[in-house]
Amino acid sequence: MPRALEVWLPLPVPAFTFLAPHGRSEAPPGARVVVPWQGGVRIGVVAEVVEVGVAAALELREAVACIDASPWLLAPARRMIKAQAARTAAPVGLALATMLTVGLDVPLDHSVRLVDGVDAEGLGAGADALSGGDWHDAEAFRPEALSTWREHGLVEERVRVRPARERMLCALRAADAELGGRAREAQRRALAWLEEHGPMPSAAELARAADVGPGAARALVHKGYAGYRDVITPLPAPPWVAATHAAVGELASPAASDARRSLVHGGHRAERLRALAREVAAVVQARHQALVVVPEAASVDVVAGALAAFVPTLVFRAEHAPEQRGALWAEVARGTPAALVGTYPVLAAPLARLGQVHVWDAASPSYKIVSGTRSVARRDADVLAEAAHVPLIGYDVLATAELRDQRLDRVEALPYPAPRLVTSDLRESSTWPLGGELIRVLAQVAQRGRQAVVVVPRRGFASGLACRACGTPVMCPHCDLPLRWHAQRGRLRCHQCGHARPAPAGCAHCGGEPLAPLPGAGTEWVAREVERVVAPLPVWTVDADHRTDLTALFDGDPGVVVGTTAVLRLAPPPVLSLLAFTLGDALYGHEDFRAEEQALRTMLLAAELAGERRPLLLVQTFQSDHTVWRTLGARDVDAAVAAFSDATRARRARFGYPPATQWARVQVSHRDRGRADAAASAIAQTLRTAGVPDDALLGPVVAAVARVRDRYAVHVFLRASDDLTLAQWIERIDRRPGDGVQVRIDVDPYDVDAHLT
DNA sequence: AGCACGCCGACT
DNA sequence: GTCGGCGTGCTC
Repeated sequence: MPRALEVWLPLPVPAFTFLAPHGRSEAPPGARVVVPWQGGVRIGVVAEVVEVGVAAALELREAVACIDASPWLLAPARRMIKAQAARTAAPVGLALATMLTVGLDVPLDHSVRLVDGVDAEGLGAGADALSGGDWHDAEAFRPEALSTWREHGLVEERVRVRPARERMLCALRAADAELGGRAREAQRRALAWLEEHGPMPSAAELARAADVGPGAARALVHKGYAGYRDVITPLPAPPWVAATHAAVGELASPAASDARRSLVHGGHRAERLRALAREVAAVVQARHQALVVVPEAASVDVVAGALAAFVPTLVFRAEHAPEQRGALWAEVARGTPAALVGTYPVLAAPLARLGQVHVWDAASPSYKIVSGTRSVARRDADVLAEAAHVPLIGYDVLATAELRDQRLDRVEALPYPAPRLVTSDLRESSTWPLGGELIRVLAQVAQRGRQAVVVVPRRGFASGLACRACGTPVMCPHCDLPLRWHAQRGRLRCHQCGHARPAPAGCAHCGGEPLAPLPGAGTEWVAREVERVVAPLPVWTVDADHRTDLTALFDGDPGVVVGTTAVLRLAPPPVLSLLAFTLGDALYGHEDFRAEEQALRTMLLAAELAGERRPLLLVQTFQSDHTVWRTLGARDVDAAVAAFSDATRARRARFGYPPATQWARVQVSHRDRGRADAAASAIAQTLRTAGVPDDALLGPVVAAVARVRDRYAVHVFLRASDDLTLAQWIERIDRRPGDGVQVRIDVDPYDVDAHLT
């Protein structure tokens, strides 16, 4: 039986089959291969080697060449990607593109030569250069011609990753009699330096390094002793990190848990970091590698900085250049005992001696990947650990229903430091957006020269501008949303599609009446009000629109930070005495079955912003008896949180929400509202006919914001007892019904009402 | 995803 | 008339 390669390409396509490259019987699973694709070539990954029939083999095309001798994507990561594709009902190539972000778009050196005994004559125009049997740069030939020669088995091809090159000043010729004499001493010194230390980026830098005048270096170039050449850039050093001062404190003796799946929850962030460090230190001491996945880029520094105090620590960062990621991949593939910290793409790293997988802030909604397969990376980490037969340990401030549902073998519950919570009832307040109590405590902060953080539910000045007379808000022309008012820039902006315009002089609806800000206060508005209260203390703003220098804050200077929930990811300010929320209700106000649980989690994380201090936590709310505030304000917080958690779990099970069931959201959209509706109904009907029970199908229901970017969205929800059943149902959906209808599917949706892009 | 093709609306 | 937007189909 002929053997062939199943190849995954980083494209939304299924696996494709190719014969092994000419003259090779096969390529190792996990290795990168170059394959013919749409007239050109592309890099893919060998998923497996399969047997094919003789007849089938005749139909297949040959892979061009194999790049790696050893796997670029290890077996556990391949299992993870395959499982992700199955779970999200997506083509496997999309899962590959989502998870493997390193090494698939590298520049290649591609060469060809004639197969022994083939005559260049018969190859047609452009082939004369091929004669002689030497290797030639493939770029010299037309892709179509190359493709034909390949199909007829006339050429052999070789592909290597092209090393990065730079133009550098190199020594070209040894010093000779011409360079003699006292006057040329500086030139001789510069040349000797260059010969000893290697190429330099410029003559000026050579002069500085060799401690000669710039003229001497230039003279070397002029006379031909030195010149600019393309030099192969050495691979950058792997991204090792140094320990930060955000100390975790003393580490009790390192100890690795042997439970398959554990959860460490509650306590304070520093305690959870210590628990993580204990495990990681033990694993690295045993000469293994620990993989630590974190939900967002900001946590990489916090976690890696803490671990680096105990073990060699590598990081994966989104901003790293491709070469640096390559260096990281190479380092971990060597099996170097270390911790590797990063966001979800680290899950594909080829850790040769993986000993444990850690999921930091495991309940963070940021694990939901917003593009590609839209997988939840926490679940991918779980599959990876299982496939690699290593323990999985999750850490979070709150044991959410989903975290508790993962067949845990070990749970470590740390006691919460009791927050000093005060709720301030907005129904009894006459001022806005700062109520009387908040104004009072802010004034105290100013008086005592302390620090405060004020969290606001949106950025900008106000949620919109509306007519004073008729109340009509200025809407986005492309979305069913009011344009947000950014007073500092004097512009209205759509937070959904980015449309921006200056504020109109008057109301377009009732004819020129003046406009006023809507009451939904944003960071700009709140910052202005806070300034009035705390002047002359500085007020810093932190949100997506403001990149404020916070050095003074971290130096301990008095002042107030006003920001969106992004401030909760800051390091603890040193003398924080107040943490306030201008509208606590915003945390659970949106339509989402996870909203309440996430609101409580956000508040528990907020309490940790204080470091080891216990600042006042003041929440302005219209519902001071809401379960989130009652839980946080309870005398016994641990018991209250446990009770909240049990109730949440029971309620989710009773009403058929995750994790009791698996959900998928089918988003149908069209520029025309009626057609979006009709297409969604057709999908619901198809599913019913296919035998999906009525109670497993919800909708169609129009999205909360009906139109975004000129498209109307309608949702159909599916729920099943397990992933597999859900995926089988999804397979029945026609994803390309035509007529301008878009169908997008989100398995395990997190923001139930968001428009998918 | 990228690319080629084909269809209708707004312009030199 | 044809330019170019978007929608559709295909890739071993």
